[in-house]
Formats: sequence, C-alpha cells, structure tokens
Amino acid sequence: MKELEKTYNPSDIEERQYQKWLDKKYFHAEVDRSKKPFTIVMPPPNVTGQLHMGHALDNTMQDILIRFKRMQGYSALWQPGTDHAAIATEVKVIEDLKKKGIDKKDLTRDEFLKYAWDWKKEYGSRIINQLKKLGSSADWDRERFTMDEGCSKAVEEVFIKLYNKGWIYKGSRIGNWCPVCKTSISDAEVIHEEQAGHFWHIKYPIVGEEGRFVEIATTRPETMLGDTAVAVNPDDERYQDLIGKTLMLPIVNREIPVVADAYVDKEFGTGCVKITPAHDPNDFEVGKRHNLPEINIMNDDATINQNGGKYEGMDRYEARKAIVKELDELGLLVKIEDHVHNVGIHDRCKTTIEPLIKQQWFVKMDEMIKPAVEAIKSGDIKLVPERMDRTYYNWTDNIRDWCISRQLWWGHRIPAYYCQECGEMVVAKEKPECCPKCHSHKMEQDPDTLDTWFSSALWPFSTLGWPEKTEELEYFYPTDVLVTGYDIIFFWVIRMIFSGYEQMGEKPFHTVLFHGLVRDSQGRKMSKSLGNGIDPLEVIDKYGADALRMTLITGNSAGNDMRFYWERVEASRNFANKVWNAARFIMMNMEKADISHVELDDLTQADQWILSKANHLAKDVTDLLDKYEMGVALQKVYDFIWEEFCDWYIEMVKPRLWNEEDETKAAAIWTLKTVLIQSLKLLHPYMPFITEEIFCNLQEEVESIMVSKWPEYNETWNFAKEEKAVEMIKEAVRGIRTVRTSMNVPPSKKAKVFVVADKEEVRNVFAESKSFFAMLGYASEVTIQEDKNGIGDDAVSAVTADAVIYMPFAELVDIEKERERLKKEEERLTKELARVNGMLNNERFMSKAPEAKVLEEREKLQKYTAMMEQVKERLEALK
RNA sequence: GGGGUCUUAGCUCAGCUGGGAGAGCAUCUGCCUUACAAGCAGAGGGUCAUAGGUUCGAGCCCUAUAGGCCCCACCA
Repeated sequence: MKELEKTYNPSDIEERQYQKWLDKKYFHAEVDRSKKPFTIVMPPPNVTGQLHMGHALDNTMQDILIRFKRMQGYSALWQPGTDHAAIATEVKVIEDLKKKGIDKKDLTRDEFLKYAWDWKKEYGSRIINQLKKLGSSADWDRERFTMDEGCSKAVEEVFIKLYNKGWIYKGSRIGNWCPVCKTSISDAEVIHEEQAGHFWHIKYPIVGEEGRFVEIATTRPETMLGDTAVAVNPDDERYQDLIGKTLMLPIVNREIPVVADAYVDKEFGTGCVKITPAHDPNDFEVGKRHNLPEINIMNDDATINQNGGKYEGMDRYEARKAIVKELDELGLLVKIEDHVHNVGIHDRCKTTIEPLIKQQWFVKMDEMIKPAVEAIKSGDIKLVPERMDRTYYNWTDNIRDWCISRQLWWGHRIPAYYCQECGEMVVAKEKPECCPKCHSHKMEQDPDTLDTWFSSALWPFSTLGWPEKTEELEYFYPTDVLVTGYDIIFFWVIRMIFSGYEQMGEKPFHTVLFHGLVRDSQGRKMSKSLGNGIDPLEVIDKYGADALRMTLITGNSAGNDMRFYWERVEASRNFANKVWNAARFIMMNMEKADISHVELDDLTQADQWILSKANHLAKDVTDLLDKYEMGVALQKVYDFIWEEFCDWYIEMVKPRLWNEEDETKAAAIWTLKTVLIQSLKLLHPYMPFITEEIFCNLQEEVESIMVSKWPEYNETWNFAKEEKAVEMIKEAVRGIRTVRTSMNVPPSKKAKVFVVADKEEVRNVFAESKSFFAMLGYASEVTIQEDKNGIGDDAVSAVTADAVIYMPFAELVDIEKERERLKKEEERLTKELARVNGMLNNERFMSKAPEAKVLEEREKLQKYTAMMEQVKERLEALK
C-alpha cells in the first residue's frame, strides 16, 4: 500500500490511468451472449470541431451511463465517431487553401477533395483526442466516420431504396439559396434576424385606364423585375374592380394580371402585393395557384441576370438603389417608410439568403414521418424530459419535404447519372456502362452532394455495419439511449428516428435524453464572437477532468440550460480533495488491525449505521441513474461521502483507532474500507480518475474499479434500529455543540456531560456509543442516568427527542475570564455605538453622505445595539 | 401568430408520482482538534413572481396576470 500525497493532484494521475484503461481494452465492447447489451451512439462531433462545453457535458453524461452499465455487467458499447460536416468543413478547407494562395475555382473536383481529405487527416482526430482528456470510455477501436467506406455504402443504399420507392425525387422548387456558399440550404439552416429596412410604396399603372394606378408596398423593390402579378384579397371591397385587370409593370414594361388570393392580408401595407414567384416562397405558392410564370432574375451569386435588362450584372442591393431611383424619376415612387422585418440568413456564413427556384433533390416526408410520430405517441421512444414531445410534434406536424442536395464537393455524391446525349437519368450504385435509353456511353454523375444530416441520420445502424447483417447490428441494435442537446431535435433526432423505422423496421433507441446549453456566468450563450467561451481543456488543466465533469452534472437537470461558474469548479475540486483525504486517512490506519475475519456481528452500532446508509445509497443512486437523474444521484453521493461518512463516521471511529486496546478496531477498519469502496464505486461514473487511483491504491489485488461490480442493495446490510440509534446520538451531539457555540466555548474546553433519559433502551444506545459521543461532544466525562439527581441547578441543557443533555455551567466557562472578555467587548461596543450615533446625528453627514452609506451605518447601529444587549445579559448572569 | 420554459435564501440552482423548504457559493461567529484551512463546528437569511381555485393538505395540480428566456412560423 502506498502513501498518498497530501492533496489530490489530478494531472499526475489522469493520463496514466487513461492509458491503463486503453491498454487493458476496458472500453472495448464485444458481442457477448452471456451479457445483456447496452448501447449508446455518440453524436458524432464535426471533424472541424474543437471541444467546447457542450461536448463536455454531452459526453460526460454518456460516459456516466456507460460506466454505470458496464459495472452492472452489461456489454456496454459506446460507439464513437466523427461527422464529415459537409459545409463546415468545405468552408474551412477553402479558407485553408486561400492561405496557400489557392482558389477553389482553379481546382478540379478531385484536386479539391484531395486537399479536403488531407485536411481531415490532419485535424479530424483533434476533437477525439480532446474527448479522451475528459475520460470518455468510448470504444475507440470502433471509431467511425460518416464518409468512411461503410457509412458511405449505407448512404448509397438508403438513397437508392428511397428513390426506388418514390420517396426521393428531383424537383424544381423554391428554396433557400446562399449566394456566398453557392449552395441550397435547408430550412433548419436558416436563422431569422430582425433588420431595419424600408417599405417602398410604388405605383403600377393600370392598362387601358390612363392615370389610374395600383399602389403596392414592398421591402425588396429589386425583385419587381421578376413580378408576374399583383394580388389582392378576394374579400377586399376596395379592390373588387381591379381583379382580372391588367397592369403595366414599370421599367420592364411587361403586362401582368391582378389576381385574388386569400394569402393577402387586407390590413397590411396597401392591401396589394406584388407577386414574384421566383424570389419569394409565398409568392411561389401564389404563382402555382394562379399559373403564373416564374421569372428568375438572379444569378447564383445574387447579381441580376439577363432577365433584368439593363440592370444585368448588378448586385441585388445595388440594383435596389438604382431601381428605386428610376421609379422615383418616373414619378411612380409614392413614399418610403421605415420598416423592421425579419431577414433569413445562413447560419454558417451569415449571408442573407435568397429564395431561388432550383432543381434540387428532396425526400418526401408525408409517409416517412408517420412512424416517427407514432413512436413518441405510443411511448416506443421516450423523450426525457417529457415536455420535448411538444417540440417534437411542433416539427413533425409542420414538416415539409427535406431538401437533401447541396452544391458542395465535400460529402456523399448523389448516385444519379445523366446521359449527355438524351438526358436520361439513372439512379444506381455504379455508373452505368451506357444509357439504357439511347445507349450512349456519355454518362455523367450528378455533381451535387447530400446534406450532411442524411448520413448522420443513419448513424445508429450504419456504425454497426448496416447494410451488412453483422453480429454487432443484431446484438447492439436498437441502441438504448441517445444523449444530445435539445437544439438538435429537428436536424438530427427526428431524422434518425424515421430512418431507423424505415431502414431497420425498428426504433434506433428507446430513450432520448436531452440536456441544455452551457452558458456563461451571465447566462449568455458561449460563442466565439463574444469571446466568452470557456475552454474545457483549460478547466481540466487547472482542476482536473473529474472536477469538470462534476461541475457539469451537479445541479443540472434534463433539458435545462446551466451557467458555468469557476466557483463551482472549485467546489468540485474541493470535493475531490475531500475524497482523497478520506482515503488517505483510511490508508494511514489500515495496518492497525487484521480485518480478514470481521463478521457483520462484530460491528458496533456506528458501523452498522454507516453500512446501512451506504446500502440505501446504492439503491437510491441506481434507481436515479436508471431514471437519468444524474444530478440528483450525484448530490446524494456527495452528501453521503462528505457529511455522513467524513464528518460523522470517520470522527466517530477515531477513538477506536487511537486506543491500542480497543476490541472493535478491526470492525472499524473493515467498515471504513468497505464503505469507502462502496462510495468510490458509486462515484466512479462521475469521477473516474480519482476513484480509480484510490481504488487501486487501497487494495493490492485489484486492477481496476472500472470492471468492478456495481453495488447492489443488500438486505443483510440493512440495520434500521442502529440507524435510528446513531441518529439519536447525532442529535445529542448537535445539541451540545449549539449550546457551547452560543456560549463561545472553545473546543479545547472540555466539560462533564450528563445524559438523562427515562427509557432504558435510550440509555443503552448512549452507553454503547459513549467513547465517540464524549469526543464529539467535547466531554471530559459522560454520565448516563435516569433522572436529574446530582446535576447542579446551574447546568445548561440541550433537549433532544429522546434525552436531555446537561453540562455544568462552571465547567464550560471560566467565570473570571469570561467576565473580562465581556467587559472588553462592552467597551468596544460602547465606543462603536458612540461613533455610529455621532455620525447619524450629524446633520452634515446625513445630508451629504450617499444613501447606501447611511443605510450601512443604520444597520451597524442595529447590530451593535443587539450585541450590546446580549453582552449585558451575560454579564448579569455571571454575577 | 403557434408552442415551450422559467420566476424558490444575497448569487447560481435542485426539489421525482401533492405531506420535512433544501444544496453550493457568499455572509457572520468560533476553531491551524494527530485525513483534509481545498478544512471543522455553529449561525443568520425565503408570504417558493402575483391573484384566484381544487384538496384534509400545494413550491409541486388547474385558471388568469406580470416579467425573463428559448424554439417554430412569418406579412409583402
């Protein structure tokens, strides 16, 4: 057995222990029919990622569950991997190339992809290494990547299956276009931001009615180049006569109809809306309803195209200015109003998105979403906390087809091939030799790639080998719990759920455990732009991974955000140190007796009390963890270790350890060790490193706490009577201490203690615990008796439910000294009171001093007056 | 516009299916007691946002109100 250092030093230990776990392959899970499987798939961090607090929280929670289940004897697989993060990575690679003076435009697709793969090779495992620092016990031997061979095969398989089923289609639809990234993006990638803009009121002349106009209001005048109608509400009495008439679109001089459509809000603007089907999603719908032509006026970079006539080549905002100017000159601009409106911007690059009609690939959602809704309704999949159901339905009820094509190079390329001669399209795994229709050999693959979430939606089964029928898939699927942030429900969780049902015919997991965001101490999101992010690695460096993990879990409940405070990390570190020192104490006393023959019958009531408590703790913690209440479970372990075990039990046991002759010494040491081990095991999922270090130092024959058996409730360790007995003594001790403190008696001053109890069983309880009761109650001598006989009238008392404790006053207080002390105190207070009173009565002070200062002085006056009263009372009592 | 959520001690937050109001930090007092001052002992501090209701009993359930936060949709 080794001596431990005086304080716990995580950096010495963490790396060594982690390496040991890796070497021993403890993280590796195998198909083992003798065990039950327990599986978590890790939400794959982006290869571009750097560990942030969100990852730290997410992975700590998963690690806790995995370690818990592993100790319970499950074949616990934590399946890790990384996500190729299509657009995020492509942006990074382009930036990187720029630094080298290379423009993506000058590269071929293959050349670019070579750079991208090189980049991935260099940085892709950075985040994995950072996760290891946290102590994550994922099965790294099984690490996967969304673009590795297997996952890519799964993607291809799914795409073709859905295509053949008619659930993937190519269509011309209006969608979100990012003019900077030059790709379509899904609705989920658009964020809306309020911006100050303008409302331009413009007159459109009515054809054939000289001098009559329709006034429309728009926030985007440049799109008028693509107007193909003006719409009014069919019930709007002001405009009934207009419906069906024709207008002359200014500048372009194109005739456009006035149509009636309920989409128009009579109250808003002028009640007349210009309709630009090619550049507004609502207008697109109106256009479809009225068979309006769609005139696209923009290029992919949001400059005006040839349909914009003389404005061709201008940027959309430049064109706006120019068009407004021209309208003004034509006398068609009525007025300009300030107007705040929401603008959609791309979450990656913050560019204002441009709704554009493009040929894109879509997944039909109406059928596929059904089992995913049913899963939650029926309880086949449980969301924790339950309220997330609402958020979930909010999305499924309003789902639209999923645009899955992206105009990027980094990603899974769409397995569609086009004949360059006749235009025939073939969807297949391999490029066809020739066109099935015209037999031309000029076949070319669709240039687009898939949305990054297309592959991550398959993660729970693609990582286990699907579409191959692997043993792993059969054994570990469906997985058990998915742990993730609530911000990712729409992107990922729902898509995994419907993909699981569609491809596997079964749910991907039975529970989704959501956590919230880790915010800064002021409650703000941690973000790069604010610079308020706290690097988890820095925390680990300063306080250790265990302290970080504990900080993230304590007081955190499912689905709720939390704030990060350094003070909380310190508190966690202090707890680690407490555990460390408790272990140190036990190890220092271990050799004092042979504990190999201790039986439960040998234990004292104190031993049985703590053992019983530890026993109940095991049950509580297990139950709570099974309910995913990690924060509460940790709180229980914390309270038990610090209060019950350290502050009470260890103190109780000391006299027995110090007394050479004590017959129950072995029982004490056995109990100390047993309860410590039990506590360490329960704490291990939360604080893997320190528990491992202590566990191994404490016992020579064991090699790891990780593979030790999780504590179970054990009826033979249940000692209800002894629990009650010791609680009785604790109450008496607290009573004594309260009395002594109120009298300012230092612990060094011992006094006689009389325990008076009329019940014999109570007297017996005290008699058995006399030695530690005396010590904890600072007693020079303990007398237990049935009545008050022989106790002087001057004795002070503490009353408990079962007994009254008396202490002779004179023994507690040295009357002379106490009188002196009180006199001094009285003097000091007199002076202070005079000073404060002087100030408060001073007119100049009162008129000039700030209010806070006056308040402060008033408070002091109150306080000192109260103290003075006390001092006087005591002095009186001493006479 | 729809939905969610929060409001509990000075601060940050727990409080599971209704029955004791709690933790950490901060504050005050006394202790360097042979595991730990990153500690020990004690203390103060809360009409659980407001108003109603259900109940033998409400922080917890229902209704309304006020304020904070979040998500979705979005008006040209």
